[in-house]
Amino acid sequence: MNRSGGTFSKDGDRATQLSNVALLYYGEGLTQSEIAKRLQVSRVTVVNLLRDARDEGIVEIHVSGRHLTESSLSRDLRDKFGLEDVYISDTFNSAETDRAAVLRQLGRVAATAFLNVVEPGDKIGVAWGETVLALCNALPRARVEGVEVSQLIGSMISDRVPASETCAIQIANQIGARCFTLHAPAIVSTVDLARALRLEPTIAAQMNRLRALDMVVSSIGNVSKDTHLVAAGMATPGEAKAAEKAGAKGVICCRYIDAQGQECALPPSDRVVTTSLKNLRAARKIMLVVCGEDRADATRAAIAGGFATHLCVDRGLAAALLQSNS
Amino acid sequence: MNRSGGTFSKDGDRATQLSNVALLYYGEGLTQSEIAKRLQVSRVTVVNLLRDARDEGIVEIHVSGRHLTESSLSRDLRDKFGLEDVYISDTFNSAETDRAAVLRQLGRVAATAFLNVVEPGDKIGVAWGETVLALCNALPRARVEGVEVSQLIGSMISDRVPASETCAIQIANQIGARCFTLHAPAIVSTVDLARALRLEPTIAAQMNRLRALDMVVSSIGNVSKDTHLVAAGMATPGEAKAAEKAGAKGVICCRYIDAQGQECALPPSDRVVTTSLKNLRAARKIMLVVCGEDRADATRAAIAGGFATHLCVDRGLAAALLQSNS
DNA sequence: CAAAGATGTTTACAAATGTCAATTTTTATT
DNA sequence: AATAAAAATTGACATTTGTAAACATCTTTG
Repeated sequence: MNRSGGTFSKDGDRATQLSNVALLYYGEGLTQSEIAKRLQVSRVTVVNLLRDARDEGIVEIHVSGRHLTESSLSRDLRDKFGLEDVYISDTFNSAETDRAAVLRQLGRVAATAFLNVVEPGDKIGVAWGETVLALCNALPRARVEGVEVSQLIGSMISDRVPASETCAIQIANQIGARCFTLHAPAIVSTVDLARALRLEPTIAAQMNRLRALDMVVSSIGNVSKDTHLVAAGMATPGEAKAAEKAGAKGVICCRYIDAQGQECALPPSDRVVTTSLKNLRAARKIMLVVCGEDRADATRAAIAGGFATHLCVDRGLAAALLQSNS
Repeated sequence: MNRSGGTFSKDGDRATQLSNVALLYYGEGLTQSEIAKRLQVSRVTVVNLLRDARDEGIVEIHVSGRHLTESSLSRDLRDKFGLEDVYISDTFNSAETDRAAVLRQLGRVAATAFLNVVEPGDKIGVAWGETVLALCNALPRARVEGVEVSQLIGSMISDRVPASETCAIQIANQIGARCFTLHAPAIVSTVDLARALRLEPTIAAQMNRLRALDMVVSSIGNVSKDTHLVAAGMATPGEAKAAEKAGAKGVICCRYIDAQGQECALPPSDRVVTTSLKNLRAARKIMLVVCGEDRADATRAAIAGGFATHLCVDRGLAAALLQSNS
């Protein structure tokens, strides 16, 4: 019908057409109608071509992460805590308490930050939490060469808390990395079983792999009755309360830490199958993704313990961290 | 940057805000109205913020160049001439003879191709021509580390033909490269003066720099009365006609080449201040940007002479190149 | 050959977007 | 404190865009 105008026959030809249309629209700035006239097709077709071009990744829209660290708030936090970078998500949730939207935006900022920080060849450990999941969900498909993603924490079954497994696999998928999972529950019922599992060859091998990580992606949990440890059924409310009394300020990798970031030997830390805090701290780049002002104490504890080099937080938490007295 | 710390931090805050708004719009997919409501500003302001985010390079819209080489036409050309890659711009100019539009689209394709081909640390030589200028004009701001851009051909004064100087500077600006210009006319009136100029230390130094290029961006000129050599006042119509009679098929770097791509020792080749064809051919990556079916013979000559590894052409020229008998 | 499917077209409509000019608010400067 | 300059807002408007439904054309396939 429009053979001379630019009908393509093969798949590759189609991709070329998509690229050219995309260039006309996003590059040259023509309107869809103008493009339709040139191609001698209907405008609806152009709409579809452009959608396909975006869907197939021929057109990429990328928001630079560098600028997320340039606010004064970010700089002040960096200076105060000696962090490498602080990415702040603006939530603007003045009236609304749409926590889901706040999380999504933080996830997007964290995903942008992640792509800024990750380097080809990195071995990455991925932990837990709704903020980490938000990062995963916002991560665009962007190949990074030679990356290995490992699960830091055993698997678990819970409706409310996203598993480390899920997060690790999702990140690996998006950046085209190899993924190593931990074939064990995150927490078991007896100390003996936990010890036996850690000695199990396949698990021990994976644990060994976690000793030389380049980068870690994690969050930090609160110590209170709504901590995710309890939510995930991994601790009783009583245990949590006891931990709080004992001076625990945060939860990372299913382990309690005090205000100085030192591990508190409290249950259920002896029944978990996760990497050790020593290994966690050893990573060169540790990206902590945290949401909510009520996490300020926990975040401070994590920073004090050396569990963060890069921070992704919402504006509220950022302000809370700065206001702190000490 | 020329102000106190206070102003600087405000600028940074603004960049952070732009990033966040951009993420909401391009990432989360909110409408401008929704974003305005969240920020509690007017929608007009959001429009402006988004425009600024694009202008300041916080949002980048990138069209993948890979797909431009996947059409069967591209593959056939690659196979026939043994080229590394062939990028084809679709012009769709069925009825219209808007040569400017065709050029712009080719420029955009070539710019995309350029960014695909250039590698950090490359030393790039840049030549002449309206197609090369079209590439420059379409080149987005995209930093490439450690690149040096050099002018392949002396400067010239002409309204009709864009100078090598202009092109080199523009490319260097866009990719943040260092730029070396040739402080000499492209053509002078006597053979002796040309020789003397080439021996001039500053010019000789620059010429030396052109002996170890990683990449070249050039076009190829026609041998006919409307060749750009004549248009730029660098040759008389008589000379051009004589060259054509003598078997010259194309003009590259102000020098005539025959069908086999060998240099024809014809005037004004002995009065030009440009890199030698030997140096040109020595570059690892040579990107030839050519527009128009009437350049088919010249393009074939250039390819035969080893003056192309990567080709950027419009669909018409691509078809013409394939149809050729030999 | 006919039915089924895919693809593109036309038409129509609602929503989103870009832009303008007039006005108010904020900020900087004297 | 007054005022000039800059920035944001408002409301109105035309354009652009996304989407849907009904129809036409071509290809595949049994």
